[in-house]
Amino acid sequence: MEQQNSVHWADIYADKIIREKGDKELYTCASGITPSGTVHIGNFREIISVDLVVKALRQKGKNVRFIYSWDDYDVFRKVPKNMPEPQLLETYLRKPITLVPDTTKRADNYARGNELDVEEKLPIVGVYPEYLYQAQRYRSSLYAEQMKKALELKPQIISVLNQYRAEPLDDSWWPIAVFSSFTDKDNTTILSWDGQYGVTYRDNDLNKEETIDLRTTPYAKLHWRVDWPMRWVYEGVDFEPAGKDHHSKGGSFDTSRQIVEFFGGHAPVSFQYDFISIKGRGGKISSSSGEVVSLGDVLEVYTPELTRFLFASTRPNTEFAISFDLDVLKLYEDYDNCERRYFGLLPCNEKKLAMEKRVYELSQVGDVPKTPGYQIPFRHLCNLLQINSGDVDAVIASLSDVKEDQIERLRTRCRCAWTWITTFAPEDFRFSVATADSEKVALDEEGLKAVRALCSKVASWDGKDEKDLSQLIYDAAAEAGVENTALFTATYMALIGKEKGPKLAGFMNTIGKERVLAVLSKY
RNA sequence: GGGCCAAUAGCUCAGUAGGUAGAGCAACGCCCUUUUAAGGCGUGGGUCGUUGGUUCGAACCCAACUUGGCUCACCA
Repeated sequence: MEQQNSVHWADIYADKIIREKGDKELYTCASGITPSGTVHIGNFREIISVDLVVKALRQKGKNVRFIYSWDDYDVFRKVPKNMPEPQLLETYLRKPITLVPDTTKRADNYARGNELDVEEKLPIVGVYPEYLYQAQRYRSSLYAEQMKKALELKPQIISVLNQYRAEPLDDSWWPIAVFSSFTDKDNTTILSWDGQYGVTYRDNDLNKEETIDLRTTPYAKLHWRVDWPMRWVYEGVDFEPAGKDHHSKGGSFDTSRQIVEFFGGHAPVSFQYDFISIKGRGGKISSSSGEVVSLGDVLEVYTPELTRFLFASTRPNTEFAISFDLDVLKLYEDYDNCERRYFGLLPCNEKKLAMEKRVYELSQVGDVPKTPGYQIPFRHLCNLLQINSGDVDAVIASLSDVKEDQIERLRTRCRCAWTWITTFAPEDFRFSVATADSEKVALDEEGLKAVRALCSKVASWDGKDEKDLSQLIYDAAAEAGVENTALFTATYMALIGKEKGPKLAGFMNTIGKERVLAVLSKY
């Protein structure tokens, strides 16, 4: 009957998990990635998707374990562009990424550096998985029995994999791989298995042979297509989505769902999430820093709630772009509208309301706030920040109706707005307001007349009423005998050094009479 | 070759359980006799890729097709 209430995909999947896996004491939801480079926002889609489903299951009263697997016993295949000391890293190719040094000096090793980036950011968006480190697990021989089992299952596994392979695997293939104990590299060939725990391999670089014991060796691991289903059983995974590369027919999910049966388990409930693209960062980051956009990068421009909102309001199986361009303005507006509907401040039909409410709830980092945030259009906020040279506290102080419980949220929004306007906004949106100490701008005769007339008009303004000010502006143009356009242009030049700007009356009102006069009176 | 996704207003896209087609931008108009980039209100604009089918009713479900994109058939 719960299904009746489920309108959001996260709830629908939670229902599906309960339906297909039965009533359980504990549901295990899993996600994971190989930290072989910067973990990007596309990888985050999987994490947040699982988090949303976890949240949904918990709200249905279920006990849930959310695990995140760092597949960090993988091979270092190539040196990413723009890593420090590439020639040093080069010497570590073919070793496990946990044995590669972190040349950025963030962490003990290369994999750990990439992991830390994520682990430090996830709490900001309210995501708290239990991290499982596969290198540590394999190296402590935790999976010895499972590897033995896989060796026993070799013929069945090969027959599954061969259904889709262009070049069939033959008997010389083994479900495990071995790193050389001499070099740590994976350039090895398995020669034989003794039917128990003994595996003999040859180091192809040194042409040396060695026999290892799966119960004690740190060097053996399962191949991915066997490793994944093994861990489904080991952890009892009930739900794990995956990218489209895994979910294609013949992809790793497809073979894993068959192989997992050999291990005595069943495939988890899953769905395919699509990739995400990036929009509006062209030329803004130096091309030398690469194209990768991380969760941290997104959080520079989107508040934690907005970041969750991007994913909670989008169906996971469709591609979408994370924008750093003008779409940012619209997305903040969308979020604010969603919030207003949640709090009943914006009319909305019933069907849409149910969805909007759920999206809003799922977008929150912690508990759902009792009151809406301070809703100020993003673009207006950008202008206020520019008027105040990025001084967040000054901007908040200038907004007299901000309530106590809105300040923190607003502060975060201000920081995002400032990053956006200074880093990603089109040139047209940017300005800085002159001060009494600024250099004067060269104006022609007409412009000077206009500015002087405006200055004396503004002096008689009460400093509050925008309508009055608007009238004064036109009066000034008439008095100076210049075209309105000439006055606007000259005034913008004097105030912000550009020919155009925000609507003048409101703009001057925001800047404040005193400061406007301080600038204009110099002319 | 297999699989998945998309095609809706001039543009970018919503439409997440079949019930009279939506938003933002752009355009135009108004709030404001007045030319400028913040706010608000309003107007115009779509045979929902094509053809069939199911249904009282289809953008939505089914089948086929057209066009575009991604992905697997290496590794993980």
